[in-house]
Amino acid sequence: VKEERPLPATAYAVLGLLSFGRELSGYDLKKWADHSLRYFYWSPAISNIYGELKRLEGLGYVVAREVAQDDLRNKRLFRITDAGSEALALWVHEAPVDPPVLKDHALLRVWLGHVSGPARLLELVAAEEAASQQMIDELRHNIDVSSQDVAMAYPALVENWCVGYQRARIEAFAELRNALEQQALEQQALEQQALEELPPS
Amino acid sequence: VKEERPLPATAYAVLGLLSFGRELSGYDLKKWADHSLRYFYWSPAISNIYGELKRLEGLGYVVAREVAQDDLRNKRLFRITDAGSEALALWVHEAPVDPPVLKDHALLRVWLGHVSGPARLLELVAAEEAASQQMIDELRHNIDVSSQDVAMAYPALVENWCVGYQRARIEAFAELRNALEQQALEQQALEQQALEELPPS
DNA sequence: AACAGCATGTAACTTGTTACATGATTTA
DNA sequence: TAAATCATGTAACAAGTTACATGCTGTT
Repeated sequence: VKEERPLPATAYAVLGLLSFGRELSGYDLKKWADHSLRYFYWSPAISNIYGELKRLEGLGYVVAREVAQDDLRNKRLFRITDAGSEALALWVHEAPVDPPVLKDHALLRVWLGHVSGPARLLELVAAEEAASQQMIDELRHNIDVSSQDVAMAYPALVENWCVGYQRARIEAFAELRNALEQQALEQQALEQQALEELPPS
Repeated sequence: VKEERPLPATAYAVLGLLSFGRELSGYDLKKWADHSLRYFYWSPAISNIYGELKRLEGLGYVVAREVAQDDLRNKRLFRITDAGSEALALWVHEAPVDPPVLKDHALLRVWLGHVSGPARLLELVAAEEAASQQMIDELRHNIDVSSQDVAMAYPALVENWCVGYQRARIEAFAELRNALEQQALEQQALEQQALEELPPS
């Protein structure tokens, strides 16, 4: 049980999912991450979660209870230990907080607008606006669920944050769309002009 | 020159930096990524950039020109080729756009608020607001530079998007801060109550 | 009959990071 | 004189993904 270098944040994310006191399987954790962590952090691949659970078990931060299934394999339900809770609390209090990362693949294409021109970008931007709107709908549903449960007060606050964030994202894209439409019109005007200067054959 | 599976987005990000037509060294690319891509995408490690340049060179998407230095080593300035421009355009037009990822380490801690309580979270939130404000200042400076150059019209649009995004982030955090302050007061009230029920020794 | 959900885990692989080696010039 | 900036690249490592193996149950 040597604690050389700090665990990756993913380990604490998994431990954090278990810190709400429920006994959960790896599969459960992945599902939960998909509708919670995903919106503001990241949802690790299922194989990654199994890997982290193994590591956390080795450190004594979680324990598994074997549950028989009709399958050959058993189901394993994980629970956080006192040592795990302590390690998590220490991490939240002491570990340096990495700067937030936004990795927006659509914006990367907008940044490279000179390669494709405004038409393609308008497609992309519209798709992103729709995607954000869908996220808001999902989040609102999650908030309905979270506000039923007092233990989910902090997750509910974060879900609210996420709605505000997605709303702002849509607004920022709408503004960008205006600028692009402007540019598309100017480009059309230039093409029109070129056509007039070169009379029809 | 086999093109089995798609290149990682990082390769196109590097190629994209070169698509503005300038001849740049690996070092230059890193610096530029640090004050452009970083705000909406990601700035790869310098060693990663050298690696991608090597790959792009192997594919014929970029060529290097050796420039003598007073050092033992030469400086290598990279330029995009026609094949590279074509590959980049194809990527922007055809490649599926991955969903945006927000990885916010501060919010992960807020989500785990039950582990630390509102006091620690208020610290974190204040720090994030300050960090966002600083980003806005940096972005405004970048916009001043970008708007000097017609070739930077699209990057300027994205920088504007980023300002809007950071402003919204601050607002969302301010709202969260209010909710947390509310919660901190309630917690203090509970402690006060506990003190009164247990008279001083 | 095919697919999706439940369920676990390993292995091969890719991606990207940090650390290292090397050394000149400029700034504090 | 210590540090930051300029400058390139490799090697060791960590982190995380996809693909695979296995098999039950319920839905389309």
